[in-house]
Amino acid sequence: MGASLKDIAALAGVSVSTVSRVLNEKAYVNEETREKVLRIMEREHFQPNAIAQSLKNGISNTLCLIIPNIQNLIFAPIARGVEDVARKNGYNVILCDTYENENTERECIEMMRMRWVDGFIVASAVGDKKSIYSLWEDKIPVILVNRFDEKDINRLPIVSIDNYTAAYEATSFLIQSGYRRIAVAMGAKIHYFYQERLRGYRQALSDHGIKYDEKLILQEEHSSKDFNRLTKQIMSSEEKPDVFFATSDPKAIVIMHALHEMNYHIPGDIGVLGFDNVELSSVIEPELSTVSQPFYDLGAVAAQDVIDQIRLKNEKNRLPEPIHHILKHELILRHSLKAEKD
Amino acid sequence: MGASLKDIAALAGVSVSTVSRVLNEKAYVNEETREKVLRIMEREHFQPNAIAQSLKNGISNTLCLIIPNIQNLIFAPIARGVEDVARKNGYNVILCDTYENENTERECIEMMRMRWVDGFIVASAVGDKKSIYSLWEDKIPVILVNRFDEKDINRLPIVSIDNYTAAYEATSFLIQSGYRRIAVAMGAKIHYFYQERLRGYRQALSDHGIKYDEKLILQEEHSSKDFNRLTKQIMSSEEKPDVFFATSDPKAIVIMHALHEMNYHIPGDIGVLGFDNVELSSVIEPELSTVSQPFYDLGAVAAQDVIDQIRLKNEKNRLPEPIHHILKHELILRHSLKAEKD
DNA sequence: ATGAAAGCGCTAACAG
DNA sequence: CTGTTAGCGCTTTCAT
Repeated sequence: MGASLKDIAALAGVSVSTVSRVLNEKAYVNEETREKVLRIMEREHFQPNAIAQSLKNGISNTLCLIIPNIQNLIFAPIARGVEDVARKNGYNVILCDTYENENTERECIEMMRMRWVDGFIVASAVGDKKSIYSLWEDKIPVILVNRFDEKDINRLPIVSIDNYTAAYEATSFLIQSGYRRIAVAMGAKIHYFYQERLRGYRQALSDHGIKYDEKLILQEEHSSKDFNRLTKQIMSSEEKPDVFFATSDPKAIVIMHALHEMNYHIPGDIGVLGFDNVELSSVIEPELSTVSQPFYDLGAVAAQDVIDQIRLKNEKNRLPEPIHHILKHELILRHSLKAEKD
Repeated sequence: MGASLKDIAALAGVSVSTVSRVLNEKAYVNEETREKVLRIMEREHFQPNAIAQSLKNGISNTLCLIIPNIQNLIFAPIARGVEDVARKNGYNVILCDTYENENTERECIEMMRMRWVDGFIVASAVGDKKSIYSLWEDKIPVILVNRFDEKDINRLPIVSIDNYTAAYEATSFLIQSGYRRIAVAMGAKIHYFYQERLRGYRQALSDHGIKYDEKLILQEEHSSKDFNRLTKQIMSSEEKPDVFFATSDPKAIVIMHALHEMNYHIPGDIGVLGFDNVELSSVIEPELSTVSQPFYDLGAVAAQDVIDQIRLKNEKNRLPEPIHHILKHELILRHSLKAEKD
């Protein structure tokens, strides 16, 4: 491959350590020899071998981003946020897709760990997160993004929004807009964030004196597609809602589709509110009102946090107390809800 | 970190080379000592240090996937295809997002090259691809996926569909369905594949005795969003088309949106045909008919090709002749076109 | 200010 | 069949 330190040293008539010194700018080198070495490096297109540096230093300047499914629209902007701040700080990022599989996640972590990845950012598949905890115990910087369980709080660093409050506010807004029978398109209960969204919904109902009706809770079993059937079912029953609150945008889109098939007009006959604000939500017809998550920032903050962890570890050989970064959500009003009723 | 070869050797009372031998299964080792070593490796949770192996062997078991924009929906399934076959063959993949920027692409390649990435799969930003050619010249396995220029053919390995034929067939189908005034939503001309799609359209027109009308070609200037204005413009003119053929699905979706805003009914009043078959295209209303690209396979074939290149290089120290893998496209009929007219 | 030398963890001759 | 040894390319004392 390219020239090595040794080659440069020979060409410049100095020792490898001198070349290393001018490369790292960590120790003083006579200005003349410095320039000479620099000139030769230039001429030979010298690039230090990153692998050798990693072996020697025990660090790799790479971060590993683990996501459960790259086709899930929320992870593209998260990845972008991570990449941006990583690259700005001189880190590369390796992206691993676990396919929502706990084993793949574990294998991924093990494999990357032995490549001396400096830090992990993980949106975890469901499971006990044992390998993630073991990372943290072994003082390897890590942060959970978007997905976490209640038990992880204060035990692992986390970046997320406040799902409870977001759903609470959204539901309250729906009620203030005059909606009374609010159906919920509920995601897999195994995910803590879905549970939190449901909890926010229930609390808002309760605070506004509306009785919680279990029949209005539509539970996903396999995938978002379930809501086609579920929507048609409830719309054909006596229990018709006047609005659907979907716990994610894809669910909202399936619901809108089903509603169209039944010839309901949105928002004239019935409203739909999503959650996430994936890019898709503004291109569909009618444009979806939704609760926005700052995905890019989630990724950016996560990356910054691990990088800070890495720095702290290098300086004091310890990791910080795990902190939970809670980013701001936002209610985005477009055209799938009626304007406020009076 | 974990135990090293040396530690295991000490624990087992043998030399490091013996341990290395049982690890690599490349040479015979006395069965008893082999088992003993294996047992100790197990007990100590020994994991060979991949960085040291890379340094020693000059290979990293890592592929680098370079994409111009992770938010572009076509790259998620490509990435998935790449990851699947890479992992199946014992490779990791590092994903780099160039933000459609030629410089970022070059930097990315330089940086990865010095980490001894074993092969590159690149969906290139626009530009001269100098750094990609230099990879190939230096015998580093590389393949272009989805994006390439005419001049790259036979000079670099490529995986793609036949854009000319796909557009030719789609246009012919439109004509056979009774459409006559076919507007084209044309992507940035700098991309060869868009030019090819336009060429296919023109040839089909010509072969069916329909005159090419330049006024029907809507040219994107900045982004897909341009087509909102462009659509409204042409629909308010004397030159109204009876169908739109978009050179990518996002363009089709913007067009459908504009059409809805003008109260046109799809497909009753006017048809829309997309290109790509991104996941999104089947969730919108009405579901979009489109030309499907096998993105997952594009990625999978690309990965397999570089891996084969790597093997050949290891065995014979040379790269193969560059081959152009052309994968099958498919016309997907959904609900945005009228059924065949007679 | 600079060089010599050890060593990061592993592999691969070369001896025995 | 197994141990010794010399690096891979780089950083970092320790001398000078």
